[in-house]
Amino acid sequence: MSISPVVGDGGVDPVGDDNATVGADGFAAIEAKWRAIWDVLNPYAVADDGSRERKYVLDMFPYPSGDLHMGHAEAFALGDAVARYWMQRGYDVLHPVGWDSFGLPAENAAITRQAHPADWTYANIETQAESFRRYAVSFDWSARLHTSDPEYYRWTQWLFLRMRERGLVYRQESAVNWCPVDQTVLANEQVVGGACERCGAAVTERELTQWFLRITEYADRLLDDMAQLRGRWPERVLTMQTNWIGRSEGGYVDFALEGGSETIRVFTTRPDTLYGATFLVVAPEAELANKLCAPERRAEFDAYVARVRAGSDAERHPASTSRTGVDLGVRAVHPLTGELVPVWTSDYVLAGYGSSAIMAVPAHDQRDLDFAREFGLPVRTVVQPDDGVDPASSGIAYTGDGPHVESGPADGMDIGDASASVLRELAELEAGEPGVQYRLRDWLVSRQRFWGCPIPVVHCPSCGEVPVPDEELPVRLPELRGAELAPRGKPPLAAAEDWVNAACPRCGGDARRDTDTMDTFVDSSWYFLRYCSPGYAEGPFDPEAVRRWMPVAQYVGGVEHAILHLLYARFFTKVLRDMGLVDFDEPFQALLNQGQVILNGAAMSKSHGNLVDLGEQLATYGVDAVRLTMIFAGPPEDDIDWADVSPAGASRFLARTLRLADDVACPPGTDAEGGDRQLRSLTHRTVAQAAELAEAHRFNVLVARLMELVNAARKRIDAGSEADPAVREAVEAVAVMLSLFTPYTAEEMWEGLGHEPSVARAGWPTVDEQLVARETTVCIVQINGKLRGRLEVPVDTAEAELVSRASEQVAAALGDREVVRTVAKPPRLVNFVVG
RNA sequence: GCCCCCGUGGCCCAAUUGGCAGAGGCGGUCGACUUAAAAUCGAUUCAGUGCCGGUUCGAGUCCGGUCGGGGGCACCA
Repeated sequence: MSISPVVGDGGVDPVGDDNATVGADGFAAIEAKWRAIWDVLNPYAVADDGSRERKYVLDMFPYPSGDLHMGHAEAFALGDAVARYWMQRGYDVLHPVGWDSFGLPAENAAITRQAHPADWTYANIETQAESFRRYAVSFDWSARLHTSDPEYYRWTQWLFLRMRERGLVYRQESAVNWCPVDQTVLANEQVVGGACERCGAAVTERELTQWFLRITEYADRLLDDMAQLRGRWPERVLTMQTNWIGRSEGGYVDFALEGGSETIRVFTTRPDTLYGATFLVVAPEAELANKLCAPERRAEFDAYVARVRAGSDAERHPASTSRTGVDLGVRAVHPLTGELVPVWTSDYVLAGYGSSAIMAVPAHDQRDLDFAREFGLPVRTVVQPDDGVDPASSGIAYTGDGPHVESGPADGMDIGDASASVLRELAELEAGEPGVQYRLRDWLVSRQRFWGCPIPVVHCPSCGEVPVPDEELPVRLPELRGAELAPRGKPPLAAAEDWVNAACPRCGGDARRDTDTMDTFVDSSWYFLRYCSPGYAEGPFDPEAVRRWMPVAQYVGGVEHAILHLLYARFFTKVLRDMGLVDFDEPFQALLNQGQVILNGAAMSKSHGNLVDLGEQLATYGVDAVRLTMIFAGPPEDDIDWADVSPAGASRFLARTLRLADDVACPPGTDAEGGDRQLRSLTHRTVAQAAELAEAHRFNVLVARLMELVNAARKRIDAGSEADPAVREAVEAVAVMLSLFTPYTAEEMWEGLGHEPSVARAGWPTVDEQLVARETTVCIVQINGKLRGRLEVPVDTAEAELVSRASEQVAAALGDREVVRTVAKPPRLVNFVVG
C-alpha cells in the first residue's frame, strides 16, 4: 500500500512507552497544538482550480442561539466525516459554514437586554465559530456568511423583487394565523396543532394584508421532481413532503342555485358518488356563504360566523363527531337528477381549500354522515357496501368500492368507471370538469418583526406598490434597539418614522416603506448558492461558480427541516431555474438526516433543558472522544441516548490507538511487501470495505472495522513483530481512516509515524486487490439446513470436489439416511437434504 | 382514523442482502500489574432474533397476521 509518505527530517521518535491514558491536560494540549498547525497549513481550503474533481458537502447552517450543543456535535461530526472522506479520496471539497442569523430570539434578547439584536447575534456567532474550530470541523472558513449581513440580504431582497416581477409575489388580505405572544403572523407550516411552533401559544385568526409567495404554482414540480431524489433522500422525508403538498385528483361540479343565476362550484375526489349528494355545505368564512344566505337566515348566519371566527383552532377541530351549522335557506339544483338539495354552512368545510364548498354524500363520507344525522338530512346509498350494512342506520359511512346503484349510466360500475362516467355526463352538460387540488397553500412570508430582511417595497399614495430599484438595495434595517423593538400590535419598523418615510422611487412624492420583514426561511432558501461565491458583488451568486459546485452532493441536517426548509429551498431552486440563473431542478442531490441526542429517553433541547453540556463533555473526554462517540453510537439517522454510550470507551480506544502508533518500529517509507500476509490482507480488506461503508454513511460499522484492525495490529506487535512492515501499513491506514472522525488523534498518530502533517491531506490508502481476495474460505456443511460441519477450502474448489469433501466430513452425522437432494453454493455452502 | 419506520445477548449495535446468529463497543465477572486503588492489559459470561403462522433445502432477512415502540398527516371533501 502506498500512502505517499512524506518523511520529514524532524521525525519524531515513534517508539514510546507512555502507558497512561491521555488525561484532560494531555488532550487539551494536543488540541491546542494542532489548531495552531492547521491555522498555518489550512488543510481544508478549497482549491477550486479544476485540479481535482469537485464535491459540495453541506451541513445545514446553524442558528446562533448560544454556544454549540450536543445536537450540533452530532450533526457536525457526521457532516465532517462525509467531507473529510471525500477530501481523503482526492476531491476538491467545498465544506462551508455560515449562520442563519436573522430571527426572533435575537430580537427578544435585545428587548430584555436593552441592546441591538446584532450585538447578541454576532457575539453568539463568534462563540460558535470558536467552538467549531475547537471541534475541528473541516470548514473552509473563507466561505463564511451571515444572512443578517446587508451584503447578504441585499440579494435576498433582489431575489424577492425578481420573483415579484415574475408574478410569484402578491399581497393580499386574508385570514391568517396570528400568534398573540410573538405578535406576528405565522406560515401554515409554523402552526403545529393549533399552536405557535415557536412559543406554543394558541394561534388565532386575523384578517391582515400580507405578502405571499406563489409556491402552489410549483406544486406539481415539487411533487414530480422527487423522482430525482428517490433513493438518495430518506424515504420518510419524501413521504412527508408528498403528504404536505397533498395532491388530490377529482373533479369540479357546478350546482345552479334554484331560481337564480348563481352557481355553486364544489370540488370532490369522489365524482362517482354524485348521485348520492343530498345537500351542499359552504365554508362559513367564504364570501359565497355570505352572498347565498337567505334574508330570513341572516341573523342566525351572522351569529354562527362570529362564533366560528372567535373559536380557537382546537374548538374547531373537535375529536367528537358532533357537528354545527346553519341552513342558508336556499336550494341548489342537482346537475344530473334535477333534484333540489338544501345548502348549508358549517365549519367543517374549510374556506381555504378547493372552492370552499362541498357536495355532501353522507352515505360515503363520514363527516357528511355525521352532519346529516345531526340535522336529519337524507342519506342515499349509491355504492353497494360489501358488508351489506346500510350507512343510514349504522352511522358508519361506506368508503370502499362496490357496484354503483341509483347512479344512472354509472349503475353497476366500480369507483373508477363510475367517476369517469359521471365526469363525462357533467362535461356534456357543461356542469363540471376533472380537477386537481392541493393541500399546500401559498407561502406567507411577511412577519411583523424587526430582525429580518426588510421587504424592498415602497407604498405610494399615487403609484401604489413600488419596488425599490435594484441600485438602491439593500434596504437596510434602521438602528433600533431595546424597548423600541417591543411588540405594540404593529411592526417595530412602522414606529421608525425616519426610516419609514421615503420618496416614491417612481414619482418622487411622499411615500412609506413596507414595514414587514421576511420569514427567515426566505433567507435560508438560497444560502447554499451564495456559498459558491460568497463575496460576489454582481448578483446573488456567480453563475459560473454555481455551475462548478451545485447541486450540493451531500446535504446533512436534522429531520425537523423535512418539510419547511427543504420544500422552500426546492421551490427557490425551481424559480431560479425558470429565471435562467441555474441549470438544475433540485438543489440537494442527497440528504442525510442525523438523529437527535437524547438522555434517558428524554429530548435534549432548549425547551427541555440542556441535560448534557457539550462544553463539559469536551473538557472531560476531549473533542475526539466526543466525536467518536457520536459516530460510533449507531446508524447516523438513529437518536443517540447519551446514557447508552460512553465517551470513556471512545477515549480508551483512542489512547490505545495512539500507543499503537508509538509502537511501530519499522521506519517510514518501508515497502510493505513481504510483511505478514494475514495482517496485510486484513488491512486491505478493511480499507476497501471502509470506502463502501463511508459512502453508505455507515460510519458506526466503519469504526468497528477500524477497532478490529487496531486489535489485529496490536496482537502482531505483542507477538514480537513490531518491526513487521505490515504493522506500519496497518497503522498508517488506521491513521488516515480515523482522520474522518478524530482529527487530533489522527494527526498525532501520523506525526508519530514520522510523517509531515497534515494527515487530512494524506490521501486514502490504495487497495491491492490481490490482498483483498481471499485464497481460502470456510465452507459450511449442513444437513437439512442445520450446521453439521466446516471445511477450510480454496475459494476456487470445484463443486463436485466440494460436495465429496463435505459428504466425507459429515458421513457420521449422515449415517445411512438417504440424501434426496444436495444444494451446493460453492465455495460457501453445501447442504444435504435427507428424507 | 389514515400512512410510514423499527423490534437481535443486561445495554448500544453488526450479520457478505435467503446461507455458520456475533464483528465492535458498553456493562458484569475473573485474572495480571500495584502495598492498595485507579488506569492499563488479558480472559470470560450472556440471546436463537417480540409473538403466531406461511414460503423455502435453508428465514434475523421474504409473505400474512398479531403485540409493542417511534414518527408523519389529520374535518383538505
